[in-house]
Amino acid sequence: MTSSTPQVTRPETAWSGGGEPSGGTGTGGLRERKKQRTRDALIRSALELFTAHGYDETTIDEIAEAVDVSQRTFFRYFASKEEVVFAVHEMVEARFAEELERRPADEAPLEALRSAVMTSWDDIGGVIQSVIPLELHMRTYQMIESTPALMAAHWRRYSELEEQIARLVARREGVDVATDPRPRVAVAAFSGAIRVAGKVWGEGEDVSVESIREITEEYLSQIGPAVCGDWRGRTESR
Amino acid sequence: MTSSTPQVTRPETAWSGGGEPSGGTGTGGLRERKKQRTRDALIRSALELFTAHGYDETTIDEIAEAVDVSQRTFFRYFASKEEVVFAVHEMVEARFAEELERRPADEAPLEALRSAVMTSWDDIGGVIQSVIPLELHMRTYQMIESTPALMAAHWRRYSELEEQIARLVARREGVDVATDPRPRVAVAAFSGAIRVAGKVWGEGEDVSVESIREITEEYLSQIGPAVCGDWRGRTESR
DNA sequence: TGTCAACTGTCAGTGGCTGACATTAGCCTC
DNA sequence: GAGGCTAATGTCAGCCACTGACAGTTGACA
Repeated sequence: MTSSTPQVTRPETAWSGGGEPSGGTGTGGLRERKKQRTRDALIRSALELFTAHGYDETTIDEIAEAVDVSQRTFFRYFASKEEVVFAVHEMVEARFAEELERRPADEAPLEALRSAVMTSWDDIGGVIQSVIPLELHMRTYQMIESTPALMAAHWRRYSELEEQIARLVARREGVDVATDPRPRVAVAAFSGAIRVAGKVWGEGEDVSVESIREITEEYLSQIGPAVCGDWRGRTESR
Repeated sequence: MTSSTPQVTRPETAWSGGGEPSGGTGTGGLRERKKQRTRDALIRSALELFTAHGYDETTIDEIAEAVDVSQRTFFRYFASKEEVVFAVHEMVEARFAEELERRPADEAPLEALRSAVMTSWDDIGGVIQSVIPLELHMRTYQMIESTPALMAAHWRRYSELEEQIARLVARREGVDVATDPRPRVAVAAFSGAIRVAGKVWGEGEDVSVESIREITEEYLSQIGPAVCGDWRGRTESR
């Protein structure tokens, strides 16, 4: 039925982190490790193929063949072709949410969001590299920004994250998302700036982590001036 | 190749408005009128079926059969299953962009955006009803908000609109989008508020046009306070 | 070592979407 | 107003993402 349209329901395999399971019910048995290896291999091969030949031009069969599993197995690990693209992003976003919860309560909402993004960028490299080379992640990011079908998925994920973050912010500030528009509006403004920064970065030449950091920082710092400032009596723009 | 993923390239039939062609090369001949009728019938039947049985649960074959054309013909009018959903939205957004260009140059950017949205809502009813009943449009809106696959498409379209609007704003203010982040950031904050308002409306009970107007108005008015205001010394929230 | 359960492969089928080619039906000219 | 031109449509065959069902394989664990 749903065939082409992205799914919300995903396979019950809900491992979001990339680290070793170590904690939960399934300890690090052979089976568990094998599964993890298959999953990582699928991610790596998929992203390698996508970034090399393009997303639309790569079929699931090719990915499965590269890892030497059946097409059916691919779909047991990922609910859709899109999902494998964002597997690493999910780790990154989880880090960001954690970081946000750790911010001191007296910080202003937007400042807390800003700090959380910046801090999470600091140590995310290691987490990413446990699954794929950081450079492949950066190339993936750029591929997403230049593939309309993936941008759509990107936004859907963003908005789910937005909702989650809005609730976090509301709790921090002691207000209710149901009656007070400000948490959602603030988060919308914030994630809008992040999205735009990602887009501008994706269009530029410099593919480095430093570059996206800088651009993100600049765009975030412009939210206040852009919304509340007086544009003609310029605040200085760059 | 691209099969399931949404297409950017669309059929060369690029009639975005719903009115009679009257102006261009093809005058209102029988052929032209027939095409317009087929297109409108496809939109109407599709939205009727989607809102009644759900988007995923409705097949293109069913839509085509309802209008008594072949499946292939459907795809000659719309590049994808998604596109037919947003056919009416495209008219609405075109109205908004027009309205924005008509705002006086001395208005602050966010105020111009706000006024343009509100004004375009005023007279859009007639335009919509030339194609489908207004009530069907409202139900469609709600269906979009509750269908993840469509939300993704919704955002892709939003962001294309965002880019266009950001350029308009930049021109109004006499700045350059390439070097000054503020137009894009302001528009991102603005459309974030719009999106959130749409979402909140979609989750509520009141399906009326007045309801979405009110919610939109309230959320837009909160952008300033949410971003620049002091949340603890409350500004009053509702 | 044998049983159980998880993981995987195979197969058949659905639905979105496309290219190629044949057919129909407005339109325009003589 | 018959005939040619061409846009619009139908038919058909096929690709690819994705799914359910069933059978085979392989770790886990008594």
